[in-house]
Amino acid sequence: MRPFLSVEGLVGKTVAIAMSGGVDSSVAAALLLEQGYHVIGVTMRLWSGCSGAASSNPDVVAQAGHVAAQLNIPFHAFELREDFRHRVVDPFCREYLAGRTPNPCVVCNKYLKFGRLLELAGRLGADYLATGHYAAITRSGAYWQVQKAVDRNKDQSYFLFALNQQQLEKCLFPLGRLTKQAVRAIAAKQNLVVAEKSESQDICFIPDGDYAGFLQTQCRIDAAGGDIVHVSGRVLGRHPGAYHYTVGQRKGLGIGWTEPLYVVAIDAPKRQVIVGERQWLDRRDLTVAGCSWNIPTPMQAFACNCRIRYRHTEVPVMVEPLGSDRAEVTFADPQQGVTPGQAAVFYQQDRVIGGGWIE
RNA sequence: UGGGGCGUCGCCAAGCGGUAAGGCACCGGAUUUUGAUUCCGGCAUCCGCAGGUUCGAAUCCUGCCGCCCCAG
Repeated sequence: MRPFLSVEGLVGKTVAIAMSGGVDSSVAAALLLEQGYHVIGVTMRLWSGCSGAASSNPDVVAQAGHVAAQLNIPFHAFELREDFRHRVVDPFCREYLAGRTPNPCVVCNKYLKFGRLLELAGRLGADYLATGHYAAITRSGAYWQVQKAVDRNKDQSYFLFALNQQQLEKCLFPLGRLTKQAVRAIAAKQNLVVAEKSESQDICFIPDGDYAGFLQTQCRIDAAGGDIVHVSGRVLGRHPGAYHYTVGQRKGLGIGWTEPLYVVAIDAPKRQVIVGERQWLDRRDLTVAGCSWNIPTPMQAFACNCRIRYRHTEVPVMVEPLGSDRAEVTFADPQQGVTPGQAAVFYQQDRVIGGGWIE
């Protein structure tokens, strides 16, 4: 186990804390100080809020710097807009164009936060990079693994599945053993300026939640509409662009039917959104690609639990490796809302052992 | 222009003389570091139109309008 509260092990250790100006990362910073680490505040400038909507959002860098000043720790902001655009935003747009539903947070964690930022923090002399994620890190044999947070309601282990051993060995998650309530209490007790901030929002680079508008203006996505087609083949309506939809979605179809209709599939080339009654969402299995493992790379089928989206309660599955990079996942019971582009994350007890991207 | 059926919220649909169910859609809110889902709340003073019968009609009668089907 990594030293957590034993001061002896911490002497001289430097931790960079990724600060967002929010409650969680601010409290994490305060806790690290309390635990005796030498703490450096760092943050990333990822997206210029130049478009109208985003500019109304408080400046993350300024907020983070404000908190760092209050805690009296050094603070560094890194210019990472280029990397963010190429590693996160562009792929995000490409996924939507392909009729898939991306999860930019996972990608950002792997390449920006625990990629570029971790690297830059190391240059500042940091031994670890800490974040305000609700997750824990643990050692299992020769492997570092992400562990679910004690506050199961806030658990963010799902977003961290893609981190490799080199990244995990540098991680600290000071909030993993705390509840959100406790974190807020600490923020209040320390009089942190962010104590009363509300919970976070949508995709960080689309603060107003209008991701369709974002795709149109920032990614110049082709806004051509198409048919909404029932699984029976009957055309039920028109849509303004398939990228407005995601598999499993119910709201926004605008179709009066005898039952609720859900998006069952998206056929990007044909510009069709396929809809059907709820039972059409049931899937017995799925295939994941781009797998990463925090266990010895599996060579044969094994049982574990799986989450197919954030906040999904994991369900029992059989995982059958298809080479080292892909795998076939079979559910014990059919699941609804298997969405291409989302991550399937594998758990063993409360630990993340790997995951991949749903094809 | 012979016969039969039907017209209730944007869609589907209960009601059959006692003063407009429900589902879908939509809107609002809760939940949420992805997109969703889910949950809670709202949503026809009015039943194709016009008359009539009745204490009282969406429900009965008459006429008109509009659909659909079967016939030649």
